[in-house]
Amino acid sequence: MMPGASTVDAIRRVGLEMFARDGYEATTMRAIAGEVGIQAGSLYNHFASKEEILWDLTQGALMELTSRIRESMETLAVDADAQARLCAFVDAHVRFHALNSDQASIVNRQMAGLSAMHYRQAVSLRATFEAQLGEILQEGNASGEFHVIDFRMSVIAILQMCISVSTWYRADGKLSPNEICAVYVQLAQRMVGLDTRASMTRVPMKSLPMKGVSER
Amino acid sequence: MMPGASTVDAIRRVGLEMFARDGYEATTMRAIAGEVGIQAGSLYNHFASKEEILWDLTQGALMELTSRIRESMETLAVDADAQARLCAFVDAHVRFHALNSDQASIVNRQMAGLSAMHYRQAVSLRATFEAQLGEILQEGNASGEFHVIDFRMSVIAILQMCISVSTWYRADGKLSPNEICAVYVQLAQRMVGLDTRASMTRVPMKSLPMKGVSER
DNA sequence: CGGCGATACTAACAAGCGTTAGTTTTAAAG
DNA sequence: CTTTAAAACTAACGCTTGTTAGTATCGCCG
Repeated sequence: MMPGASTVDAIRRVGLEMFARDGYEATTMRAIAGEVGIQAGSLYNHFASKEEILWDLTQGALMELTSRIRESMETLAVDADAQARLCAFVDAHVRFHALNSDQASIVNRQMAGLSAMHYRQAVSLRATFEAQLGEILQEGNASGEFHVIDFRMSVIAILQMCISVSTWYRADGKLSPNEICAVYVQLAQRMVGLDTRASMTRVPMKSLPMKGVSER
Repeated sequence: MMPGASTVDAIRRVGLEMFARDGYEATTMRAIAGEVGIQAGSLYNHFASKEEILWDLTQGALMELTSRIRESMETLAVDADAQARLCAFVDAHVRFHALNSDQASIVNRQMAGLSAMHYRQAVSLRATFEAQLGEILQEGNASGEFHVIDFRMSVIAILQMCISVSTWYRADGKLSPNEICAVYVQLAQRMVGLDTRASMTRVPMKSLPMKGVSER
């Protein structure tokens, strides 16, 4: 059987979509089962409870995001400076939230449906991203590259800026992921005090000239 | 009877708190009634349905935000430049989301519980804020003050940055609203291409020196 | 005092919820 | 074939949901 076609994967796929679109509380087991093409009771052959479906999806989304960020950071030279790290981090974050908006919704909006224990686990895992970005900012400030106004607020502001992409990006829209990432990478650089006009910016993918994007 | 002590206002107060904390779907009429100190059926002497409570709160929150922004903009000189307008707008937005985090949660997270008609109304009202900020950015770019990378993305990024304050601000925290606003105003200025180090920034309330905040 | 409207309470309704028990079907292995 | 375990189905349980009807209580106005 081809991967992604098993019943478990169908439940994952449908649950992800419905939780993201309608919210965890507003999604019923019968609705998921109906979309999968089975009866509600049959869901319990694959998941012990509704919350376990959410927990499974939460873990999957966090793993996915973790992998994407790690992969992006691994493309850097070992002696890459803070600016390069920041660009890679923002690029990976924006790309994930654009291309995986359903998974992003789980992590950013639906986690309240988790049990207290699972919620704590997920939040602490999510907190590692903030710590990672915080280190980049401190490193950049220490080397004199950045001029961060406030570490904690800058970290949250940059992350939230990246997350917001998931609320408006559409695959059939006018802007490609590469173009969008280029803009947000520039915004992030500005936020940490880099002047993206004076010095050439280094972004992971091809960057666009300023006018080229703003005139769309 | 003192204002804010009537049953209607008690329902508003309790509903706002519970919707913000637990979400609209996860909040039951019986839970609201219990917190108010009446029976569930008595709620229907004041509101026709659960959705109407949410709609009432949504309208109230949007009115409040509208007023705060209008007031902030009215303090400006009639010939104020784009930078001053941007600072006033961001300051009002951040201040609202810090001091009214429950109302912010309604507008930014719980509106999915509204009926289709009410949802459309609220979204279109909320869209006027984006339009207002968009005009400021265009005005600033036209006059040469700003160097906006991309209008639409910058508008969303700045707004989302302001909104994110509601997720972490605590009245008993270390930072005052004035200090927080000062940081976000500087971040916004950087995002539109202003160099907040070279030229003195103009912010509505007292601004803090960079080191004063980042070293907390 | 009498009446009346606002607001509270009680009790229940129909519908829907997550979940379970018991049974039948399916499909691969022996 | 027969066996067996996975996975589907049916049917229901117990509970909660938003909401309503009918009734009682409260306080104000004449």
